[in-house]
Amino acid sequence: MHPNRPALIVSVDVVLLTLRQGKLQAALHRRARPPFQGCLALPGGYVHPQEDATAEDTARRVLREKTGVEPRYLEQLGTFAGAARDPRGWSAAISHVALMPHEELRQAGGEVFHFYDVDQLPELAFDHAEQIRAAAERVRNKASYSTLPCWLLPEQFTLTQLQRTYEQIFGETVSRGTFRSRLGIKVGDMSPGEAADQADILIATDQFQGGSQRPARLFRVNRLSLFKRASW
Amino acid sequence: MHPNRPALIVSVDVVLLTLRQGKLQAALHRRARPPFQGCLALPGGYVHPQEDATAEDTARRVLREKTGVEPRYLEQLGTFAGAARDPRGWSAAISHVALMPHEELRQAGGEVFHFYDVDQLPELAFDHAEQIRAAAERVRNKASYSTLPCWLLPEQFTLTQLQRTYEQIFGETVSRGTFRSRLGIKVGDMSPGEAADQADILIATDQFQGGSQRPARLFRVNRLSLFKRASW
DNA sequence: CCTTCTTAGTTGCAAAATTCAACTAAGCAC
DNA sequence: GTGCTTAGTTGAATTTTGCAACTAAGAAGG
Repeated sequence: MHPNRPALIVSVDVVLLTLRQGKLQAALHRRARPPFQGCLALPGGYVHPQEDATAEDTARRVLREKTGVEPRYLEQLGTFAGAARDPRGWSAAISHVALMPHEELRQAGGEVFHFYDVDQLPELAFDHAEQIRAAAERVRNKASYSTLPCWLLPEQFTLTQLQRTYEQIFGETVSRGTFRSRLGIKVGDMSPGEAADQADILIATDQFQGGSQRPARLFRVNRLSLFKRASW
Repeated sequence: MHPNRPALIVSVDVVLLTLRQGKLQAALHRRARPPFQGCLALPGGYVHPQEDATAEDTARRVLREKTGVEPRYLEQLGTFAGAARDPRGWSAAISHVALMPHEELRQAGGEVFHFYDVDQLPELAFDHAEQIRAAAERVRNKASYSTLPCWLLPEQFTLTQLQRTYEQIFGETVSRGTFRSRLGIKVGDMSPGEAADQADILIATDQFQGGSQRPARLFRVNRLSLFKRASW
């Protein structure tokens, strides 16, 4: 082994975001052990080299062990590393962002978590507040030009539900016409039962969600699609 | 210490990009030691916990030790981690992107490097080809809506030089009018000697670069500014 | 000093994209 | 049927964009 290779603390953290009470909120738990014992913190853990082929696998395992669920969306956020962030010494945390509908999370053992507004965070362990701020910034940024917010909803959703999701992420309302044209959606053009075109941002299903008014067509997301950057 | 904490290999890599021969190229060197001895690889190294306060410090030190220079731009790209990327075992490489004008790099001991087109890479050690592809994608993406390409030029540059830089990054030409209006530049409006407005994307100097035709005003970049996403 | 050449910088207009208010559609309650 | 609510569309005013044609400034050469 290389003589200069130092002993470093390496862990994987997950910023699990969900829409709750009309706001973008992060899932936090209380640390059972020092350092920062009893402090609110992100879910995280050490890599199990035998078990985890990648850091993303570690992130998935940590969430599975805590809640029993798979996140609908998961990506690496970045690595928060340095001498100052952990009292035990130089450390690196490979941070991830995960998105889930809050309903799905609650059904799956999400009671272990406390939820806090990403814009009104309490005192947190390590640099976890900074990680959450970076995650919220990433999500808001990508939301302005992609279908990322779809992963905060159940698999099928109406266009109005999706619009509310975008509005809650940004904290401001959007005109209905603008929203729909930005997505390039013309419901009439879509042939529901048929195979989705690769170019389709959303896929029309043949299902409708009927309330006590005109029923709205249900959609599901095709893939993570990009459109023109906007301020909404 | 935590009982589950495994022994992992952690290193810092730098994708140092520069414009050379009209193309976006990456700086590579030949590995002196196994694994991948003699293979082309990115500059990189281990963290020195006593010396480096952050992973970015490690990246700067690695470049300084190789070439004696500070990169004009440096940001974290992401962490490439897993069981498969290093034959010695589970490893994590905190990867960075650095930008420099090729001239400055050459003057500063850049002879240690071989330069290769990011779109025509030779066989590389580890997952370094993947890191370079990710870095090029990041740079091209940010170039489409920010002043990132300014860091590939000397501190002062003409608008035409900057336009050529954008064109070389994307490999396609741009109309002069479109380029200037996208940057929001009206040279006449700028008061050179005075303090730059915070809103200014570029700062006009009172210097001109005269060839054998009308001299062009020299600019320097104010800060990393964003503008509307475009396809150029 | 006048013409020509080259590159810098500007202008204005045609074309394209965006926005939003007003419209139609579809269901339920009564 | 009427009235209410939400879904979905349309089209015209406005804004933005792209580009060709214009002016500006210096050098070279007669």
